[in-house]
Amino acid sequence: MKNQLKESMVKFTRLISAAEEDAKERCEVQDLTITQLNYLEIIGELDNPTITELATAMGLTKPSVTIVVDRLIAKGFVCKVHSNTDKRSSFLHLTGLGEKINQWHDHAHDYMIGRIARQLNATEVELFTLLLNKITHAKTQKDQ
Amino acid sequence: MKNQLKESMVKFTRLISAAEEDAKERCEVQDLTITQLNYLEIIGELDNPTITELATAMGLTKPSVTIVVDRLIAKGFVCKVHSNTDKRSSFLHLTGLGEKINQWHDHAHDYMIGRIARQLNATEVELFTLLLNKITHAKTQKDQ
DNA sequence: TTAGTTAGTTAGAGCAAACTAACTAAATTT
DNA sequence: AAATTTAGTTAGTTTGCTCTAACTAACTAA
Repeated sequence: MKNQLKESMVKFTRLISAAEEDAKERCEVQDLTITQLNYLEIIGELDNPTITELATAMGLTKPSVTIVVDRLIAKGFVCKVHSNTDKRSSFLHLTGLGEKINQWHDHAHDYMIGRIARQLNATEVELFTLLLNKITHAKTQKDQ
Repeated sequence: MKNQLKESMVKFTRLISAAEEDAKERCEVQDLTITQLNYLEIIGELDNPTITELATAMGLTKPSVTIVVDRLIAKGFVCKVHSNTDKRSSFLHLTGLGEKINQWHDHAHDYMIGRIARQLNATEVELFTLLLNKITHAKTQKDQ
């Protein structure tokens, strides 16, 4: 029944949200704002971007990004590595601490996987994986 | 395989996040901050709370909540209904516009359900629903 | 070599959201 | 009736994130 699917989906997404909240708390994320957490995530994804690249990726101006990055550096989550080829620019690296904080996302996933493993038996897990795979491997609506 | 499950889970949660982002954009949420969106959601959940109830639920002070709610009223997303029994207090109601904005969450769910329906056949949908149900119906880890 | 561009910072402003302190007005308790 | 509590607002401050404008230093091209 479609309503049943919807209901379970809603619960499932809430579980994920809750797991993410929980993971954030456990990662000693206390003295980071949502914005700063977001910066860390994107720096991680972009793999050592420059200020300009980060600003472009986030759709913000360079001065704005400079200020937030300076705060992240002051707090020890990020460091700058000077470019050899261009003395004006540096690459932003996550520090060990920054990497660690950035793993809160993984923790949330681990929690969900743990839950699935606890609630389903081996055959069901395999089946669920297969179905998830089918759902997620498809092209997005936009692509079609 | 466990890694396969993790991989699909990560993709699935990203799909949900993307769907939520998308839904927010489609709901003309432009002139609302994340905070304000959050206030609307909680006002909806609490079902016409007073300022005091809202502040308690959010763990914020009453003056802070007053200010944000005033902005939401100014923008036409919320209105106050005076209490008959206590002339000091009012109940916060979502306006039609507020309700509409608040549905962005549902839109995200609908998108996911649409995707599932497109990628799976009827039998698979039923199976997926069943498994989701099993996963989500369990008590949380904390309760155990 | 000079002119123009690019990377990044600094200065100064604005806005949203949080706080404390102090208040008004209504309700409740003694 | 007086004192206390409660609901909510107002005033003023702080912090974080964003912007534009103006700048320096370094690179590039004419």
